[in-house]
Amino acid sequence: MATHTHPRQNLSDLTARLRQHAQRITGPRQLILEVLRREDHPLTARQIHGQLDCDLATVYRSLRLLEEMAMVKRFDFGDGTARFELLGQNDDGHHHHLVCRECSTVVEIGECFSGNLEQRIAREHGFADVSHRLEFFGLCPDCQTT
Amino acid sequence: MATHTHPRQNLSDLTARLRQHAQRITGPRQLILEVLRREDHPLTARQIHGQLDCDLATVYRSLRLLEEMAMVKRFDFGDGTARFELLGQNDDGHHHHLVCRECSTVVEIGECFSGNLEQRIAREHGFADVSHRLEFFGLCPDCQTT
DNA sequence: TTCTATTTGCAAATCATTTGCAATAAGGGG
DNA sequence: CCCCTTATTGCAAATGATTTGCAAATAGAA
Repeated sequence: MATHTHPRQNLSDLTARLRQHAQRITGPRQLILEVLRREDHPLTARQIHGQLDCDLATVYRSLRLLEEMAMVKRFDFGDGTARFELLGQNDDGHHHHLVCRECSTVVEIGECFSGNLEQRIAREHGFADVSHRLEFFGLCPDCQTT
Repeated sequence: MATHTHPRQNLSDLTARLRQHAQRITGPRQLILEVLRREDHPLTARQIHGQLDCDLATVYRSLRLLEEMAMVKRFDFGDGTARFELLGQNDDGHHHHLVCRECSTVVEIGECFSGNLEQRIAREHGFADVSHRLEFFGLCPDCQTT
């Protein structure tokens, strides 16, 4: 369990969270949550849509909603396509990824640099409420042999 | 001068570098370099195009070329629009930015976390040739008063 | 200056994502 | 359990960044 602790929450927990936010529990939303629940790596909207039977626009709309209510987190690997991961109940989802430049394999990274750096940067420049986005890229073991 | 040291290279240096790569020195390419030279923050293709008199497609094509020959570096602030900065002669351009979530003001950040972290992550997961992308986001002094 | 391979401009194509709108479904109230 | 109001969906079309095909323009070598 050195890897990212993934919330193995069940569907009713998830729908309960939806309900808390006074949102309707619709078919597509449940399906999207199910898909995200069984993956522990970020998925693109298109990938999610591929495992579903609803409109792609609905997937985008639902993901945005779920992101606003902090049930999913959006990641950006710089390839022009957003990826989404399910968040646990009290999880701010702060973690990073190590992505293979060749095959796009993704490894979840729990570690991060010390908060010092962030605070120092914020202070030095007078910024408030500073967060960061950090992703690693490299060649995975398989792709090194090519 | 605590800020990112920006290469105040002149145009002939730049065209010389172009020439080294056996590329033609065309009007648009020189113009793009001139625009980038007088900015010390990353610009979008559209911003560059706004200060020029050539086709937007040419800007994109030139930027890609310049990126391939390591004369400009592409940055991604996660807003779906790439930004570009001029690189110095022997500069790998590795640095980061602090971006205001409100007004998009950009501050260049020279510091970075210790290379240890990156190496440890690479080793732990068997990845090679690991690099990273790191950007900070927050509220700049002006936008905090809102 | 001439010739040829590059490069440009323009328009159209892509790709991810968003949006307008009429049709449909969720969930509270009776 | 049915009805009604409102949120949500599907579909198609719009958007915005970026790329591409192709014929016309041009940089640089001969």
